[in-house]
Amino acid sequence: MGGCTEGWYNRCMKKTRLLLADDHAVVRAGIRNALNELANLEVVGEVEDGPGLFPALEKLRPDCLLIDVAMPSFDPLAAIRQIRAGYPDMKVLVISAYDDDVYVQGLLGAGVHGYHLKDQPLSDLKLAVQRVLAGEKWVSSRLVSKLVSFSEPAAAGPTLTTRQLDILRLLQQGMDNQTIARRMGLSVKTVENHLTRLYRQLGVQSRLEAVNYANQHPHILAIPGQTAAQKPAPPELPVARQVSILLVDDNVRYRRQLRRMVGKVCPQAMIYEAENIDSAMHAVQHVPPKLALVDVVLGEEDGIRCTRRIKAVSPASRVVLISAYPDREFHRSGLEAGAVAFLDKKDLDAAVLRQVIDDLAI
Amino acid sequence: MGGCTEGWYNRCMKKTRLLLADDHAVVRAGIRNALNELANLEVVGEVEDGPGLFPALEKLRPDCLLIDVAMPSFDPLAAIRQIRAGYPDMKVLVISAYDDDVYVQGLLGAGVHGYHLKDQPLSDLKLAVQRVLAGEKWVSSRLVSKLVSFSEPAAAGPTLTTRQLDILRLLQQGMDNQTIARRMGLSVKTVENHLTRLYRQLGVQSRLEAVNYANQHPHILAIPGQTAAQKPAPPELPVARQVSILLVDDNVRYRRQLRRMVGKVCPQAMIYEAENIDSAMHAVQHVPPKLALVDVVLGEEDGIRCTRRIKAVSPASRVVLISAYPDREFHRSGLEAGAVAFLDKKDLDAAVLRQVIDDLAI
DNA sequence: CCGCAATAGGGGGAAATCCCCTAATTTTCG
DNA sequence: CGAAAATTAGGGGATTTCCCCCTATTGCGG
Repeated sequence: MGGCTEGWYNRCMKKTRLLLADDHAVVRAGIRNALNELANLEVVGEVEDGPGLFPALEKLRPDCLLIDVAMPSFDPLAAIRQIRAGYPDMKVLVISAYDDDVYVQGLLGAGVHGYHLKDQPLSDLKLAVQRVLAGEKWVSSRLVSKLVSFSEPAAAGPTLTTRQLDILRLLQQGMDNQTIARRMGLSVKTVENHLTRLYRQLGVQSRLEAVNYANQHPHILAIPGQTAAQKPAPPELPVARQVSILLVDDNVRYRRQLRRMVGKVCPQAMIYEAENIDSAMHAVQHVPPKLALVDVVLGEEDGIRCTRRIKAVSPASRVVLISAYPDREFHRSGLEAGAVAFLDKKDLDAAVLRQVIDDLAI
Repeated sequence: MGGCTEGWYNRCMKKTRLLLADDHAVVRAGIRNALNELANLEVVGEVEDGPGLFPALEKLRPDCLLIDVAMPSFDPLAAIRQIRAGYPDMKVLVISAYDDDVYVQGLLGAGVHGYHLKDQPLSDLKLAVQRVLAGEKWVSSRLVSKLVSFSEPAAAGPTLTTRQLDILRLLQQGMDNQTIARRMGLSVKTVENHLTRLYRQLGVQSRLEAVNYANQHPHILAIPGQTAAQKPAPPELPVARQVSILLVDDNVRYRRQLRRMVGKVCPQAMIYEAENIDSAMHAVQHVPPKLALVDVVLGEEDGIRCTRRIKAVSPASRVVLISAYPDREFHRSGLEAGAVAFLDKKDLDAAVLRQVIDDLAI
């Protein structure tokens, strides 16, 4: 657990320990053979089915897992999540014959560090292992083109204004223009106008299509911390450095205040908002956030329950509870529910927020 | 693996082997002590954290796992799914301090056999263990009341007609009345009428609310196999024996034919339909089906990809591929993607279908 | 065979939605 | 500060939706 994790196989002059998991002995042999050519790397074990994996992991404690997730008695996504939860420092490189973009997307979302296609040359596999061990992500070249079509519209999608987003969120909950106007303290005409422009930007014709669009492209519900004034850092991966942050608070005013503060502190963040548990979970299911700032008091509901649900769906998300009236018992149960911290609303200024966000990098 | 599973601890005269997992030594001691009073049961091991669990499972191969899922380095839902995939015959009884209904619902959905609240008496725990080993499901009494509020409206929800369901499905995809009318070969007026009645039955005012309702109560999208002519088997759990079946086919006519056949063969089934991968996945995410009958040809898409996605989201679902033009290569890749069978459309009659559905019980 | 429910179609009116326009005010940013 | 963008508000009109009313036709079960 302690000590050197990144690049330690160099510094410590000890070989990187790799575990190989695939149900075909032939494939294992081929891979083992190819990897033998790599110095500083040792294949310390082989696994041929699901149940055998975890004991091997626990016994060998490898630095890297090379795994074909299509094994018998094995649930790929659940296993990867479980592996990442239990061995956060270990690198996971998936080898597979499937090139389905959504499938790969799912595995990457579950936390794998690389995805190598079996039909690619073994030299690529060696490269993949090295890259992954160096802390990079690796995806076989043939998949990259498919995957960029996912991340590209995320960056290139239409940019909505704050008001349009507020209204779109209410639309998602099924409100009509009158209700939205009352809720936001506006005239119906204003709402109509916002909607008209919203439709135009989304390329839709009706409120129903708009909600559908929002559900299929959840990223448009995000507010970029800074409205992208700077140039978007040309060479790097477009989505890689992106951090998504979810704000859950039933108070519109405070949410706005929080949103601005987060935008200042972390301009590259994608900020999502929710005012109740349902819409929060809706957001979490579509875009698992790196960080969730959750108010303990959510009208009739409470942030503790919200925390537990977020952690159930997206264990990788860090949840920070916020309260105006710190309570010892709430504090305890909040942490037990999976929150990493419990902050007093009064203490939450830019400095503290920066601290919280910097902690994400760990 | 083979042989006696149900009630074998009686017949075989061997003690049931139970593994205990909890991060608090005190709790483990208390439970172990309580369970010692049970004859025919032996606590063969204890685990105190996530990484230690799987090696213990693999080494001890217990018949029952008693586990507090709030352990360090542990992702509850993923772990449970993984455990169920790797050790399908083992009973899993969760002990927890949380009484959040949704949380429990999630764990039950992941396949646990029982959920015992820590604040309940230890005598209840002993009972729970026995019931679970006997093949029943167990939920602490305090939770039952919360959970029935989930399953009750599922049974008591408004019953929609076939036409209303067809239209509702198209509504979900964002179509307006004209488009729906064209798609279904009806006049706009007819669509309006169906919608008016649909709204009345759902208790909503607009198409948007209707779609929202459908997303929040996915069960109303199901067609009961038989329109519940028989009495609903009074004493039993209302949803327990219920089987959900998803039909994925882009051909409306064939889908209808298939729906009727399934209704005949399996009157207690809840039948869901989808005409493309997106709506199929939408359904799967809301209601993981026991069985999915998927056409290999889905317009531009293909059933292989659909199979893989279904298995990724809901590994417990059995997928059966159906094709009008059986192809050796399709057959192979279909099974590789996780389908349990590959049927020729011509061979698919009531008898074969019954066979497929009976296989679910295994 | 009769009844009942589902299906299909239509008339008409009140309301909501959608879309074009202008214009005042505020916010934001260079 | 000044320009640009966002926000708010309204007029007016075309269209759609929603919700009553009504009438056939079809299919299915007692």
